[in-house]
Amino acid sequence: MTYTYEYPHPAVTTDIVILTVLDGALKVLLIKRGMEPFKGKWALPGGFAKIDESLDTCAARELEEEAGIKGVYLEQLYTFGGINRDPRERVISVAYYALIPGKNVTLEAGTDADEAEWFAVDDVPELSFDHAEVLGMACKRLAAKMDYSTVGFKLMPDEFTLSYLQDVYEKATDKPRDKRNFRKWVFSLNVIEATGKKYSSGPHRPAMLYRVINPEDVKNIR
Amino acid sequence: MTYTYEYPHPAVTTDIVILTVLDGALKVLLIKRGMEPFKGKWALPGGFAKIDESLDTCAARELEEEAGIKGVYLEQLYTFGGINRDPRERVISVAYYALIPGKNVTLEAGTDADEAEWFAVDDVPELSFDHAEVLGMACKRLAAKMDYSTVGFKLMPDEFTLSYLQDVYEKATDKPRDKRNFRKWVFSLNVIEATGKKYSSGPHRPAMLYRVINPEDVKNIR
DNA sequence: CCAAAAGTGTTCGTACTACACCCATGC
DNA sequence: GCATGGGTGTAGTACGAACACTTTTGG
Repeated sequence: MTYTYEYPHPAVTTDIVILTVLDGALKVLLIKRGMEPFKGKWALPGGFAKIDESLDTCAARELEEEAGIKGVYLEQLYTFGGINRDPRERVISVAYYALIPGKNVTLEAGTDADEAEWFAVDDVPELSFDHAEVLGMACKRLAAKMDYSTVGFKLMPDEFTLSYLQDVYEKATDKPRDKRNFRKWVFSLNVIEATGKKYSSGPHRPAMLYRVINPEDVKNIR
Repeated sequence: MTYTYEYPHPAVTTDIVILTVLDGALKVLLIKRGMEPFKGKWALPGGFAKIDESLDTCAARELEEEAGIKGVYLEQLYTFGGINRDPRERVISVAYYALIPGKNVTLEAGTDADEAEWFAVDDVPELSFDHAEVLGMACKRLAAKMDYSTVGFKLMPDEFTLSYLQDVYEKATDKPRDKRNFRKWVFSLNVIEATGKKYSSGPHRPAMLYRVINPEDVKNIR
């Protein structure tokens, strides 16, 4: 079956920058392409928008189909509309970024992808299409937004220590933070509470565990 | 001539929120639609993306064709990808916003529009499609961005007074500003310089005229 | 001389920065 | 008992907020 229009129509895809902090680095999930173009090269997960689904729905679907991830923070990033992004036809890509807690990482490669793998964002292989630019913008946006909103907490698992939180902030914004000042700042936000539990991870004082109070919210601050 | 694809393709448009401060209010340029759907109703200027132009180019072209405006600040806002935005077919709209100085306002209605007219953003008529939502997002983005960048100066004519600048800031962000604090803040940005000229507008002390030093730049501050 | 907008400094409070030591645990 | 990361307070600074009077002009 084919579809015919009076004027030429571009194809529309969503591409998703899936970010997490893992092994002490900000990482992005890449997929080795199983089809042309760029077969065998790494790319952001994503795919064509169905005609009867919204872009948000499409992004969420691709996130689940290609990475097996759902129920995470997902936000539109930018729309890339250059004319030669894709060798096949004119393709407009609406990019999204997703934030997932570093712990809950379980990967399943999707149907049209050979493999999925985490890469440190400052050490990615050569990317397909203009995905390097997309990734760059996502990292910039995340870093900026972590300074004026509480999105950063979307990278946290259900329970976490303050040291882990600080580590995530330092890795995602690529800036060191003073431990005492960071904690004062975090508490002033009123978005976490102590669980009462402690977490032991070695021959030293155990750390208190915290949880996010309203996991749904992302507050703007300042 | 027709164009045929193996899978259904959405149409892609750009819509542009053209903002200025005029007669003491933040205003948006609307166009009375000359064609169905929504014939005779007001809408944001915009139109279908050509297959061989980038989205940025498309937005700039629509801006010129429908409003006779070029060479102004134009930035991508958000992409609206709901499924029933347009009764004709699936249409994805990449929204942009443009900022133009309140003085250089000359309007020419375009080819597929009956009339163009400025409306105060908080007193617009009923809009076509989901353009009310688009306009709302543009106003929010402008207000936010005026607080952490120097975009606001894109609303300034070549020469302007500090009172006028303050008025624009107050109208665009809908917040009153203290005159002395506002001036201290503006000077600390280092983006304007005195022209040496003065501007008399009535039976009172004339105001000094300023100009933007690097009109191309938009700096982020903080 | 009067009305009207332009111009100009200081004080205060708050929020960010810098900085160093004791604590609890496992081995 | 020692090595390791967890946890805590204070002092200085810088920036934003509040606030009122004098100046210059046109009529």
